[in-house]
Amino acid sequence: MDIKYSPKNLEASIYKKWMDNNCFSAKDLKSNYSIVLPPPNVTGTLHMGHAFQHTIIDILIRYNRMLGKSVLWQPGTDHAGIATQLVVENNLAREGKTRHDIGRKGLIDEIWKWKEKSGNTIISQTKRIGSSADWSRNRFTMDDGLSDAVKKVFITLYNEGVIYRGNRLINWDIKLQTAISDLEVTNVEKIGYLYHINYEIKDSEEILTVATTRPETLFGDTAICVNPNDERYKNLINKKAKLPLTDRLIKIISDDSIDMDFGTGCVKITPAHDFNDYKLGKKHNLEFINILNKDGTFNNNVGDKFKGIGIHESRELILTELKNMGLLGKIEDYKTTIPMGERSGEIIEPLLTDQWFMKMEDLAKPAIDAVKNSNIKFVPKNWEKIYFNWLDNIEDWCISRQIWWGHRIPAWFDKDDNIYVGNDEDEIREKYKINQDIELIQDNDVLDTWFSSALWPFTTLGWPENTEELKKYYPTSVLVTGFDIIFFWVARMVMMGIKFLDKVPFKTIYIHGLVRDSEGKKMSKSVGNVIDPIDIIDGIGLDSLTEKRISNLVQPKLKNKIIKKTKDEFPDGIQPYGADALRFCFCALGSTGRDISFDLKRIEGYRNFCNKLWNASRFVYMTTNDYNYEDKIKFDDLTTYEKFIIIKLDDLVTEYKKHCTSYRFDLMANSLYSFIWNEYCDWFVEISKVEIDNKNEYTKNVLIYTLQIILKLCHPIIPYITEEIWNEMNSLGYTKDQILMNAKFPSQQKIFKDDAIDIEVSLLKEFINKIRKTRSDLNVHPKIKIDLYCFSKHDLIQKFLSNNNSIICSLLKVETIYINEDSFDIDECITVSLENLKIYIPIKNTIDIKTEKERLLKSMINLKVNLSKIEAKLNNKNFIEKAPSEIIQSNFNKQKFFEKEIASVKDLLECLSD
RNA sequence: GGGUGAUUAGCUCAGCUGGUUAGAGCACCGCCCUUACAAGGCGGGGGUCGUAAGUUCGAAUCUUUCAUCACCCA
Repeated sequence: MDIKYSPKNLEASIYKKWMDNNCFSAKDLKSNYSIVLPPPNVTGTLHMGHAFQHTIIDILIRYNRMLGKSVLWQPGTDHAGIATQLVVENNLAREGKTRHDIGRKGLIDEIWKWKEKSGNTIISQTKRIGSSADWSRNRFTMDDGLSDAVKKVFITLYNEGVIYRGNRLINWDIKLQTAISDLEVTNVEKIGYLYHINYEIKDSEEILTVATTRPETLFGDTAICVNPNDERYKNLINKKAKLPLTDRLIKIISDDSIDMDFGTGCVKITPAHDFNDYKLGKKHNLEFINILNKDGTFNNNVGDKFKGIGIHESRELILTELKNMGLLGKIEDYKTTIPMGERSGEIIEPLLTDQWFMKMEDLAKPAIDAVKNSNIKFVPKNWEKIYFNWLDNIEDWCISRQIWWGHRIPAWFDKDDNIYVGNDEDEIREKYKINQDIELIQDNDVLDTWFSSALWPFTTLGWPENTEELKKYYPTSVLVTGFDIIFFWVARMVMMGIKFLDKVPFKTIYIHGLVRDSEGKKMSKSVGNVIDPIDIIDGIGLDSLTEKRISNLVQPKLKNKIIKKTKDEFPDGIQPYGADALRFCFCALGSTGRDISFDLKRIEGYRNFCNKLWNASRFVYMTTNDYNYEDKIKFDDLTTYEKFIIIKLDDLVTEYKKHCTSYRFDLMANSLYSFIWNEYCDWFVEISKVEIDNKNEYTKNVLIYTLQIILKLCHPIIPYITEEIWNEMNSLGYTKDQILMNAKFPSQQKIFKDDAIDIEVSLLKEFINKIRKTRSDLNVHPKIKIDLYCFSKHDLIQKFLSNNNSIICSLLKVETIYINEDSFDIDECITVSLENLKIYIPIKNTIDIKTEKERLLKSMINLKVNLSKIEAKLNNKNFIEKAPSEIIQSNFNKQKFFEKEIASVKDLLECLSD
């Protein structure tokens, strides 16, 4: 092993070793464990969120593989329709081209090229993180097999009437010129205005004032609506009003749903351009007038004056016109929510178009039941509520998109718009007996990306073929994903899984948080706070990092701000921390599903931990290389501390397993960290040096044994370093297993707990800690050896002192320990007392008596406060009567403890006054 | 408007089936380059657990109020 731990040098070769030895593919074993990777979008590169998710999955996968299960991690990528097409269109735009210049086939060819590039980057990044996915089974949502499955599902659902074509109001993205689903729309709160517009009433002198936030949709109005109980307007119901800027007369209707307190209590109804109005329009049989072209400009249904103007540009013009006509009343400030397209960032317009829909209600029911009946469990459980809430109120899903990249809808139309659904044109002609002279045209639209994603857990396993993999690995064991796609993806997979395989797609859904930057902000390209996980692994200079962050900025004006912020946060760029440190960090941050603020300071600590493990291993190998390791531990032959470490190690295995099955990765990481650093390194390794000096050869066996188990426990989290250290373990002949990732996970030994061991070890630690503290308090130089005079009448204590004599001497830099039953006078000494034991330390140096006294007085106060708290409790009659006896007893013990502490501090103080 | 979660040390977070002297890592202070490790060792300081009330012998933990923040749905 190298003297220095440098992750960069070892990680590449280790991954290759695993690949060469075919470690990632599933072995045919009895019990199965499988996870499908949430397929990353082929829109570019992986971000921190992916790295986090992949780490969690890899931990579960490696752990279960070591448990001896037949494990499949199914990887793949998603074509991500709109998102990917946008990326490629943006690239075209840089060359001054649009998709229309190169046509449908040309664009799709371009996107496939992009997909190759991006897909490969994603795979190599995923590998770099250490993911042990079965790459031989890598899938893409637009692979032939998966595409066939998509068609089959569409056709089946169409034939069952679940998928239908309808003319409905949908969310229309005028920039992308496609329909999008409700989920792809985000509502942004904005300060806007409420405009009051006056309408003349037909055959009347009266004026009706309507309040609206969207005056520009006026051309599509087909009614005015008031509340039937509104006394102000009762007389106007069923009369007609003149629609400004047009010649049309529209009806005044009434409906209970109108809020009398909103605006004037009088609202305009635009059934073809507003979701609420759409419902009212249906209910009251109103006319639906579409006023928009697909690109968001006004069509022929508005007057010539406004035709061709973009709806978002038209408001001012219309208001001016209304004002000139004297029809514009007051304008109030008003907070509104504006629907924005998630991908395009454009304002979304409701538009009446022909689209394909999926009926959801019947599909949702079994998906709800599956979670209610605990066939699927959410971890953490509170996400169930969100899941139920959405499914309980589910609306039909608009599945067609007017873009080019994706699964083309397997439907054909003849010239009379009759619909034929099937796998291909030939099949349809044959089935419906349509001869060649009737022209059939395939629907131009493609399916929503999430349609194919919803099938991912079974299409990747070969469905609709009943493959061995499908039988073996479906349902998968757990889904690891973020809460942001519970509706988009998770719920739909559950519905489709139950529908087509009659079984839920996974038994557990582990929901993790989002990775944010160190200030808790969402990492986003436009803010310029993105960190590439690979840059943390391999390191990056400040210049390259800055360059990455400011290239292709959406808002170039932020450039200087981003440059400055990056320089402030990473003055020297990012060091190469290695994949293991990053993984351990993610593991330690993987608590109960809350968001993660990612701070490089944290990862540095875990890199140091890896370094610690590295050096501890080096120590073990250096001290044992001449030793004949025996695989089994002869427990009875061990020293007390050796027994202690073996018991602790066993506890660690138990704890680890518990945390892993309850998805508490943070606790798992913490228990490993503290055992290895604070128990194994700080105590056991130090003590082993003493033992080895004393010719206790067997302690080497314990060193190696413990390290072996530590490596196994650590491996799922930090696979590279552990594999490398294991390599040495194997070449030294300490194990026959050549590859750690294939080794068997340690089983619990269930060694009997022995109280005497605990007592002796805690006494040893207390003894050492106290003297260390005293040394430090008295400012005794670490190199100076001291003598200890110990006085105790207790046999056990005397035995303890002689048993642990060399450990104490070594760890405390003690020359000689004098043991005696009775105390005697020694000049110039400090007293330290433990239970049933008094220790004198002759002071050879002068000490700063004043500071020391102050310190002792302070701790005295602290102790007295604590004691008085306990005493107050014990003097409380109610406490004695009502509290359980063990609590009372423990308080008595505490009382005793504090009294003793106080006495000992008092002793020390007296010593100092002499 | 409805919902969910959060608020604990300077920072990031554990702890919440009520009983610990309220923990960890990082940061900070002191001593030490001791033969695995200065990416280290040893020691130390630092928190009235967001606010106000309630239940209880006992509340960071349970109930309620308010405040602030974040997210989701409409």
